[in-house]
Amino acid sequence: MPELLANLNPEQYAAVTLPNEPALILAGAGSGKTRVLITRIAWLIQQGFASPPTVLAVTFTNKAAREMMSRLSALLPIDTRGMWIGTFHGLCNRMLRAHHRDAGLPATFQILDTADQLSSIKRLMKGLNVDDEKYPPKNLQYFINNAKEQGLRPDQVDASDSFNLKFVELYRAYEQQCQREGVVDFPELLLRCYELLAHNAPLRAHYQARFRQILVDEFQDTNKLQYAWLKLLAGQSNAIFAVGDDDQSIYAFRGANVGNMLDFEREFNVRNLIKLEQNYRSHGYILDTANALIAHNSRRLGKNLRTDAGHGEPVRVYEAATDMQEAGWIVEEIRALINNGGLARSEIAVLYRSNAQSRTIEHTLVNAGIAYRVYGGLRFFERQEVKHALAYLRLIDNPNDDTAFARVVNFPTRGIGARSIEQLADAARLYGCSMAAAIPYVTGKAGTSLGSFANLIAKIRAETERMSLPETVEYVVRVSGLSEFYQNEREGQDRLENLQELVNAATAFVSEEGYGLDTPARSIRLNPGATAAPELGSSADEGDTVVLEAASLTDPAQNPDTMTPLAGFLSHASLEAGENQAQAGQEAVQLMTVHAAKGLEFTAVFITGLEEGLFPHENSATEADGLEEERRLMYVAITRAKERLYLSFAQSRMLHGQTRYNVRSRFFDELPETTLKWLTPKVEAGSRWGGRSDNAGWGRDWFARPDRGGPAANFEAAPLPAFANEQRAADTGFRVGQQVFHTKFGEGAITALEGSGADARAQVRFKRHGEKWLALSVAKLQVVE
DNA sequence: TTACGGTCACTTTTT
DNA sequence: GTGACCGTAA
Repeated sequence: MPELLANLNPEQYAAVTLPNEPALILAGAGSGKTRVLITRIAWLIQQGFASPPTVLAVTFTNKAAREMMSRLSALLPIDTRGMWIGTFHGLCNRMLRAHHRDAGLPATFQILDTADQLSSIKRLMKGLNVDDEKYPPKNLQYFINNAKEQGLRPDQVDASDSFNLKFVELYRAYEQQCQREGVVDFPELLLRCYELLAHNAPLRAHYQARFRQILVDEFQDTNKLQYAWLKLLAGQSNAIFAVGDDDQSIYAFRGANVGNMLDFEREFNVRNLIKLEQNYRSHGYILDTANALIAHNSRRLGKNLRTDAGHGEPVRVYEAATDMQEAGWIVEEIRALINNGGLARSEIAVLYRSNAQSRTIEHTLVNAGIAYRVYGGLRFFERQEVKHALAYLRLIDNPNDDTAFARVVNFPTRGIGARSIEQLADAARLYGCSMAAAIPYVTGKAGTSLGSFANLIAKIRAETERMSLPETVEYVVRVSGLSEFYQNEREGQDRLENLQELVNAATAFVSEEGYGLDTPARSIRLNPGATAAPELGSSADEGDTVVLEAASLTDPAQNPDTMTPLAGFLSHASLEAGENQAQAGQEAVQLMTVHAAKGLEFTAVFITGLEEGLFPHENSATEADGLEEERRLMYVAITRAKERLYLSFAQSRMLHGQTRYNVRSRFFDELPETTLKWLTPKVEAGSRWGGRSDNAGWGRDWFARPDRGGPAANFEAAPLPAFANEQRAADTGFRVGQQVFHTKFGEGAITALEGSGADARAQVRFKRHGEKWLALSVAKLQVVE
């Protein structure tokens, strides 16, 4: 272990070698958090304090889980397969598969992703004749997921008004529908697993006796339910080793509860709190900037990053007149970084608050001929052709899955229209069965075409009985008519390739999971040595005196094949949406939202669109902790940079088809002057239209659009030109943002001014004729009142 | 059944 | 500005 612990700093060393007690590691950005987590596991095992099967490590993303797995096996010569390392959802799925009967689920239960869940909800509401104007399906989805994440079943939800009562009623109906169909949504995976452990004392005792070491990554992102699940597993005697950073909590909007850190500290009486404050990523000025910014937040556990690296380059700040100009500047700087700085494209990232901002930058990069990659967007398993193929596969495994059924019953089209489907849905409701099972009850022409669909599925099911997973997928794609359909489709070539890629994915899955290449897709193979263990009766409730040998439980780790290859592959498809870009891995400039950048690092980082209303985002003003979360987001963005950091904003920006005039982000006022280098003159807040008052309701006056003709005062909202020469142009009586009229071009708004006297020019964006530069001494511009 | 056109919304997102 | 979704016309 000397070499294991070598090169750890004192805090890291202390964290890795902590006694077997609850511990909270406050790990700042770039402080070696993952390294500590992995080394901790390796050290525990090497010292004989733990064996692989007693280790449970939880992460939020599959990527993080994979990284942990691979770095661990590089560190440890021993077999890591006995460990449970995965996402909350992945681990819960694993447990539910093993104990599906105790959890009240069929062995072949399917997982609904967010889109599946929404269509399931829509189908439910349609069947119940619920007004989807009054009760938007999306809102119901949010309501249900939120309740589940609080650990609440319909009976437990507090509902006072009739509106919420309706939601509760629909929540109850949705649960029944899911149960009948044998499907679970994402939060259900967690809640079911939580309830399984909570209600089943012997099972709980079994897992508590097993997982003596529980390690949690990104603890600040856990929600209430996840924390409750962890507490159940920890019981009275197991240590939780939680690593997190309250300053990087940026997912409150999806239920993350930073409060879990304080609760954990209190409830587990944590005596081991270690702060990792040594940063190995960023140069001094960058870190100073980040520290100064985050110091403006009030509710913090308190932490200050330091570095041994020198100051490095100052943080460069640029004010542009328009978003186009901002993009132009970014591209020029990128060019310089590549050509003069010798940076690889992939070492450069352009970050923005919202996805809509990427378009202008992309456009400019294309024109400059610089390769780039945008993160986000459609992922592999979310593509419609892939989802269609998966739906056929799901129907083989579970004919009751109405979501899958409805998706492909008429795709490719086979004469089963909305009318027929409605008839079928009515029959299903009448007999309380799935749509597939209701087919015999539909008469007439509709019944005939539905019958042939039923025959198709039956045929696929029979023919694939002995086939391997890749063969099954290939067969389904062919016999379902999907491949033929896309062959004849004009733009179907890409989709066809994706279907082939799905077959490849199945092959890869089979080999990664260690199945034989010709293992039938629907066979359960028991491990040699593992007896077909009798499962725990579902009647074993808390308080039961049934004593079970631990070995008699179906433990997925002892018996990893409790999932058939097909069920495993379908889970995999739902739980891991896959990569999203064809250009993945290419040498390209990286474009992404700040959220997507969390956990990554780049030599040079551009943070763009630093304007009030955009970043911090206007919608965050209404949320309780909104501004603080925006500030944490900015903190995350800054700390992505290793050597070069650029901040930029634009006076005017095209957004949602309208030009809006923004003032620079308040975050600039929270950064130390000493670390910044303004490439454009910094215009003091006071010299603008009366400055900004932090008491003003932000999100209203500041986003007034002169071109929309708001109240007169809002005209003043247009910022004055930032450039010295433009200031002189302002003497001509024109200002950026002003509405003007031209005899030939009509109405427009001034977007920039430059020059003075006879050379003074104005850039005007005309409503009908686009943007033009006009010499003020020639053009007869009239100010519109 | 499909195709087109109008309407709407639009922060961040993993599982 | 743009994509998603829904309703109606062919």
